Amino acid sequence: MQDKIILGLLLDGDKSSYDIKKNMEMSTGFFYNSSQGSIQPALKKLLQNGHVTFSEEHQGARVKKVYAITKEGEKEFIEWADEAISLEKPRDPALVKMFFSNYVELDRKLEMIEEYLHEIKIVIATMKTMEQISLEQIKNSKQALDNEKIKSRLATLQFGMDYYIFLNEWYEKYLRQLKNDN
Amino acid sequence: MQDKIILGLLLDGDKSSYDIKKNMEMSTGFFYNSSQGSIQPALKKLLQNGHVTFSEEHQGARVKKVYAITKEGEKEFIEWADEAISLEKPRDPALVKMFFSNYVELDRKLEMIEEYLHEIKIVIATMKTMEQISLEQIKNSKQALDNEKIKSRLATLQFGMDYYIFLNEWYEKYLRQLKNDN
DNA sequence: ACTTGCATGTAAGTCGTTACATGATTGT
DNA sequence: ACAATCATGTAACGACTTACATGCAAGT
Repeated sequence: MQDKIILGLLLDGDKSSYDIKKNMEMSTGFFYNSSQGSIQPALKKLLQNGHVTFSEEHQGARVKKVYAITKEGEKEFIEWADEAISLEKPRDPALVKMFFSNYVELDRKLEMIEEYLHEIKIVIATMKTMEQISLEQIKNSKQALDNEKIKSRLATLQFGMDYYIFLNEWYEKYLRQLKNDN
Repeated sequence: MQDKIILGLLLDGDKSSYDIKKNMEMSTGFFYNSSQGSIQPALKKLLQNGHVTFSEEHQGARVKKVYAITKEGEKEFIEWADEAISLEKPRDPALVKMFFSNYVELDRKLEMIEEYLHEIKIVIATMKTMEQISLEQIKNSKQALDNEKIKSRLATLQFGMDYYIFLNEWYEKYLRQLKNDN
């Protein structure tokens, strides 16, 4: 997945490993974020496969490696993007805890869910801010931006917000149920 | 996570590695399912930590290893269950594809989402059947079952269904939007 | 002077996966 | 007889993570 994201980000323009990390944080970050220590070996592998190349930019004493996607990398990426979307399990540790929550005292369980809900609300607020910033940037941009690109990326952000809103509503309902039961 | 699920399942009763796998499939299976080849080394580690022990059951030529949770294992598990629930990112490859879907032709994109929706609907139907079976089993059971246990496990199943219903509704709405846009 | 940000990389470890390899038991 | 299911295990690999290690550049 990581390698596909790297290729996708390089399709938008050449980047250093540092830029890739920063870009990831601000774009796919809310659902997929790699550590810098894992981007490095991923780039190494992409170089070996011939999916990316790099050129060196000299800035005084510092040498910056700027990576670019190759024709083969582009082909690989487009093939992946065209493949069917596979339905994955919601591998969420929160569900494992809920499943075994009969081994937790009720008061503690309620407390845990309330803390969890608090975290969810923070994320929702953050994402709303992110969306506002994105929309502003698009409005203020004089460049002719790729419309389809903006749309798909905003849709993903929208999914993120809706997902956390779903979580919020679900756990709030569950909390009410637990309280009424006892 | 895997080790915690194994401990949790062993709290319900002693099991062989095979039984653990089967139990996992039918209980946490829809959100977390380990391969048999990964349960084996996990048990090895739990043995080394002293979190489980095993006894051998001889059935003719076959020797069955029955694992049981220890006092230390129980302590470890309860401590984990009591810890705050951490909010995880929805690490879903489908989102990565959506994010970069501007590189896919619109017709193919619509087709992919339709196929994805089809898979989601199958899962929802399967889970509804699973829920019915669970409810029947509870009704027909003469045993005094642990009420709290049943409740938390059904709640998890309910979360699963609601999650897939959310996915279904979200992608259906997105599909309508894409169609109206063009 | 000092902190923050830019910049690249390695090492060790975690947590899993798929595929392989083997064999006993039970039901049809 | 044979298929399905019970039963245990290894080997090779994948896809990361955290922590470490280093050093330049820019702003306050």
